Order: sequence, then C-alpha cells, then structure tokens
Amino acid sequence: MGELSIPIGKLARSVGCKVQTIRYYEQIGLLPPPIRTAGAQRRYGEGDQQKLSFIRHARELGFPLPAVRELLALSDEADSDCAKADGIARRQLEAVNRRIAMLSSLRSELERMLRHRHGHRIRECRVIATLADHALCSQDHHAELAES
Amino acid sequence: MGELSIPIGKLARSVGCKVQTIRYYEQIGLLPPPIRTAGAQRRYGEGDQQKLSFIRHARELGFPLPAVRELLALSDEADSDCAKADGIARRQLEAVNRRIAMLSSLRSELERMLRHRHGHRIRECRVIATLADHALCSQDHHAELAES
DNA sequence: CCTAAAACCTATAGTGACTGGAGCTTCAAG
DNA sequence: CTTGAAGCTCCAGTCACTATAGGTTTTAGG
Repeated sequence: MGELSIPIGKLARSVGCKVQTIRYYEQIGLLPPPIRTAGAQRRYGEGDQQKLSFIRHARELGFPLPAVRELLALSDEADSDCAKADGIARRQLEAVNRRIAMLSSLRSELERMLRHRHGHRIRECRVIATLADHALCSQDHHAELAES
Repeated sequence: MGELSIPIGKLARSVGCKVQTIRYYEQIGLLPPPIRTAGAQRRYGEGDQQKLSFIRHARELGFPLPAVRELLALSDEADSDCAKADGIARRQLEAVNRRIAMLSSLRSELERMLRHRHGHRIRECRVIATLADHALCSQDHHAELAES
C-alpha cells in the first residue's frame, strides 16, 4: 500500500510548505536525512510525511522549534525513558492549556463583537482588553508595576 | 489614579518583553510613538501598556504580525467602518477556532499518555499522529498526494 | 548642587526560522 | 534520446526580534 518514496516537491505540497523548508529541517536535524536516488535526490516515506506534518502544525500553533523537538522526542523516548517522556508531556500539557485558555477568551470576544454588531454599531471593542489580560498567562510579570 | 507615564524599561518588565522589542514595534508602526521627556526619553501611559500586552499575547499564540495588526485595527475601526471590522472579526474567529481544535486534540493525546503511563510503559505514542492529522487545518492540501 | 550608577538614546550587527535566486544536474514522459 | 520540470548546492535576503557599542539623561545619595 503506502510505502511511497515520494520526491521532496510532492512531500512539500502534501503538507503545504516550501521545498526549502524541508531541506532546512533536515539541515538542523529536525528531520532525519532521507534515502537518496542514484542521482542524489531525496525520496521520502510515510513516516517522514507524518513527522513533517506534525512539525508544520505545531509551528503554526506557535510552538518554538525547541518545543517541537521535545514533542517529537516524546515518541522516541516513550518506550525507553518513561520518566523523561512523562515530564515533557506534563510540561507541554500545561503550555497547551494556557494557549487554549487565551484563545478561548479571544474567541468569546470576537463572537460577542459579531453578535452585537447586528444592532447597528459597536460601541466599544474589547478585543484588546481581553487578550491584554495577564490573568491567564504563564510569566510572573504580574504586579511588576507596583513598587516605586 | 493610573495615568502613569512610565519609562520604557518599566513597561517592558510589566509585559515581560525586551526594551528593544518595544522600540522595534514603534519603528514598524505597531505602537504609536509615545510622548518624550525634555531629554528625549520615551514615557508611556495606560493605553500603551494594554496594547503592548495584547500584542505580546497574540504573538505568543502564534499570530503573525499582520494578523496582530488586523486585530488591533478592530478596535480603531469598530465604530467607523463596521463592515470591515465585521469581516476581520469573522476571519480571525475562524483562525482561532482552528487553533483551539488542534490544541484540544494535542491536549487529549498528552493527557492520554500521562494516564496510561501509570501501567508501566507507554506502548505507542500517538502525539505526532494526532497533530499530523490534516482534518482540522485550513489549507487545501488534502489529497494532494492522490494523482500520479 | 553635584556626582555616579542605572536606565535611556541611536545605530548597527547578529540570530532563528525560514524564503528566494543563481547556476547546474537528474528524472521521466513522450 | 531528448527536453522540460523538478531536483541539487550554495548563498543572499526577510521577518521578528535580540545584542552590542558608544554616548546622554535621570535620579538617588552625599
């Protein structure tokens, strides 16, 4: 069935990224070097396709490459170093939850705007205030403005 | 009360970013040029603080600067050009929903890993497969691999 | 008032994560 | 066996910051 051995361009199209991006990921060791044809062209398999698709989605969600690297490591580490995988999963889960919380409040605000717009005009737009709120975020820069 | 007029360093600390980042945002026109002291140092008010906080959170959520610019425009445009604001809000809402969907499935997978780990060892890690799934994403690169 | 450290200024260069282009080679359809 | 699309390497450019150099302003202490 699906052991494809597709060239780089097809792989790029299948995940919606540029050819050079794939070569770049290989260069920085995020993707393993694929097999090559006699003429030194890259040929990819099913696994590569999945991995790359994962990387692209994670990047679109705003995870930095180090976090992506960690998440990728989860599947390699899973059945070797359980404790390590557990720690990574736990940490990334917290990050994911924070993102969801922020996006949820932004969503509510956008929905509110679209609902209230039917009246006639929006009196006040609270989109900025919604996401400006520090209550949901990780950093400890709350109340930094207090002293002096 | 709170019409602060704080220097750039304090503003940076209050939102958890670098001083240069603020100057950069001013340079590219994302933040308005603030008032200056006699000695040409920047002094910021409450509104700037909110706006910057919003920008930082939006960026952490992975919105590119053009999208951030659009979201910022929502509040300016809100009571002037209603139709335009509506369109922006609708488009951004879709983007937000897609992000939430992807993050939710990633969360389920991470949670599943943490639950099942208690047995003894994780047999298979599906984190990558979860986020590799194209069903939830916007682009039309589904089934690109079909022909030939 | 005066000074000295901390924070500010501009300008420029460097980094991370790509993206594009030049110039050449390989692959595959006819 | 040709020929045009797609691949290759290498290098330069972009976006969104981040760091450094070299100088000025603020502000707290004496």
